[in-house]
Amino acid sequence: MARRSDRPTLRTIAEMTGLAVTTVSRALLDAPQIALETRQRVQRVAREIGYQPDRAARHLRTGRTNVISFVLDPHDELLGFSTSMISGLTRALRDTQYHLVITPHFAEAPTLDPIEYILRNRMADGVVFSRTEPKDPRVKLLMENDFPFVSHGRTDLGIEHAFVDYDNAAFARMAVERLVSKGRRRLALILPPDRFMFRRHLRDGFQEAVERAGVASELPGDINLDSDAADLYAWLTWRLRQPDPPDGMVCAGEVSALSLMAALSDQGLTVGSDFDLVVKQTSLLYDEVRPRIDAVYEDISQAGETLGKLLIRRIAGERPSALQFLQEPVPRFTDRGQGTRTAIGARQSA
Amino acid sequence: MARRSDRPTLRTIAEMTGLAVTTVSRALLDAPQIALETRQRVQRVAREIGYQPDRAARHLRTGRTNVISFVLDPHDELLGFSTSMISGLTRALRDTQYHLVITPHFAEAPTLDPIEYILRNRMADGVVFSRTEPKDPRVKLLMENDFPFVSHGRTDLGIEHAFVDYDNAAFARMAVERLVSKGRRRLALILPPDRFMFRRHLRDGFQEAVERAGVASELPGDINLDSDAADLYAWLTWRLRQPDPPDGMVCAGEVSALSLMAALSDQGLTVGSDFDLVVKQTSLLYDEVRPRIDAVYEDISQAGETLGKLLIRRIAGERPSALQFLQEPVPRFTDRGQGTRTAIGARQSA
DNA sequence: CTATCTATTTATAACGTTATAAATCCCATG
DNA sequence: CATGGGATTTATAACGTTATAAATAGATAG
Repeated sequence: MARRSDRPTLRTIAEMTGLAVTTVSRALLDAPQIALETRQRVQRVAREIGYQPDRAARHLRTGRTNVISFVLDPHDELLGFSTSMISGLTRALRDTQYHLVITPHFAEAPTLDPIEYILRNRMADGVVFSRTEPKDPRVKLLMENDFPFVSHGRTDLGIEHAFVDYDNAAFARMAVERLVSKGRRRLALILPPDRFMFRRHLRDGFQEAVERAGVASELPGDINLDSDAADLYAWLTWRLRQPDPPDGMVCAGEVSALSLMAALSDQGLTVGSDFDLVVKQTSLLYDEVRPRIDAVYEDISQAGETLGKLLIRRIAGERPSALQFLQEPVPRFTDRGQGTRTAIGARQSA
Repeated sequence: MARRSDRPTLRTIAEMTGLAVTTVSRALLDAPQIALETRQRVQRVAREIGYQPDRAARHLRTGRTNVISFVLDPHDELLGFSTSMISGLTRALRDTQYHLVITPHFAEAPTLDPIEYILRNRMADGVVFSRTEPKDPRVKLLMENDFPFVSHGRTDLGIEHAFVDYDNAAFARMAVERLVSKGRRRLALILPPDRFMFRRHLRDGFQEAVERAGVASELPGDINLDSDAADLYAWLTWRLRQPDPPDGMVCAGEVSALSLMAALSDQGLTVGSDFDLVVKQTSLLYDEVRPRIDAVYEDISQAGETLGKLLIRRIAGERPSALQFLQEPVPRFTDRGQGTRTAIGARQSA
């Protein structure tokens, strides 16, 4: 309480300059009705005493929270997906008035819960979430409420909305072409669970490239990218003993791919000679994994930064159709050598 | 603006019950001066219309933010360290009034910046940060301002403060004993950079165990846990060609250990027969990595949850000396087999 | 039946900000 | 020298909450 008084407010500045509180407020907001000379004087004083507007008071008065909410998916606990996302978001929000609040989504709860919470309590001015579904109820609800958001992932709702997505179809095509160029003739693709939109993109890209190349393919139904490591391991171990086992595989999950590699290795197969694998890489992990395997990079941190920037523009009123961004896959195939390795490292430390 | 009116406030309830706004406020706070019957009636109405107090208004009036701030370390971008931490924190904050705000710490800026920002602008009621230094200036500043915090990591300031830490000394001892039991006789330890407190704990535990076992040891000075993957790789490659190379190693970083394994593999050494490695594992990664190596588990998500719970108690006024917690290392050595694998998986999905 | 107490409710003000409307000032114009 | 008008400043009120002090009702005692 004693401490409360030492924090400068508009009143402090008003007393120092002999102006009214209202005038000081307008001056700091650079209102043209206030004389230029006055504005400059007030702003100088504010800077000198380190005045920072009180966010709560501002929120109360204006209704704006200056908060961006990120819905933390419970599934992202593995590896750095959310960290990269969050780190990218903070980069986008740097030097803006916006703060980043994490709204958790607990595993057992409906995906809609965190969104309803944000809407009902006016917790934020905008929201970011990931892992969209074709008929994503979150997108629908947010559109109905005309609430600003950018999703990580597209939908199939016939609605124009802001998104950042990775071109998973292009990734799958690229991966298939790579495997075919290495002489693989029976390819498998590990898909995400049914409900996700990016399952379609992956499957469509895969099918297209496989048909064009005229090689055999399969889409295992028992397991998916969210399966337990042990299940993935068990499935591949089993499959390799069946007739016509695949000789190449596309896997869009980093940790899942490790399980597959473990199964291959335990079955006595050597990746690179008996079998090939193309993985989607979102961390620096696969630069260090031996045997080296082909990877295609997805820059999650960059996606986070773009999500943040687009959301701010959306809040400012830009039309959603102008706020859509598709990330291109970046191949990091093994024969490219050391060069590309430093490329990522450099960006991340910058 | 039109929408603003449909959100229930104290006034809504006051009008519905015919009571004064003040009475409703006190009733919801369960003040004993309000008749029990009135309290119950008000609380029932509030529940029915889904009343939620406005955080900004409350903040403005009481000075409390109901916000916990987590300082996001720029170094945690790799793997899931921060995600696990954040996920644990959200678990601790669930069903409380507290929200989690991410305060970024950008790589080039002093560690003190985010703390000063929080203090100056009264951004939160408490703060969590990681990677403490022996004379950590953040701890000093927060203590001086009597501001609630819990650090992930201890300090050497001679001050009692709340912390959650991992027993890195015990980890190092455990790792050395494991390596010695496998017949290794020249051990190396990869240390964190000089400035961190946990460097001491690791080194002390390592030295103690090495001396007790009477084996040779070395502490490489050119590289550390924050070194680039390429530098770690280059160093070990070089070292293996020098006289008296180590035959066992302790590494407290997951990704760093992968670089070391890559170097070993590229030098034709097989982990498990020519060389042994004990790694500190904070994700499920090493369950899937081949060849299997010995790991000791650190549950970051659990640490996050504990940090959150202790911080809430600290804010409530408990003495710091009662809010200190040391996590015990959990060995996950290779000969334990499949059993322990499921143990972690089970906890994380629960 | 009045005075006094206790239990309960309420009015007032304030947190720091900004939108709206009103007030002041200064200068040019008739 | 009044008048009008533009430029600039200010008073008032409100956002939703809660702390403080004051008011009311009801009950008890004298």
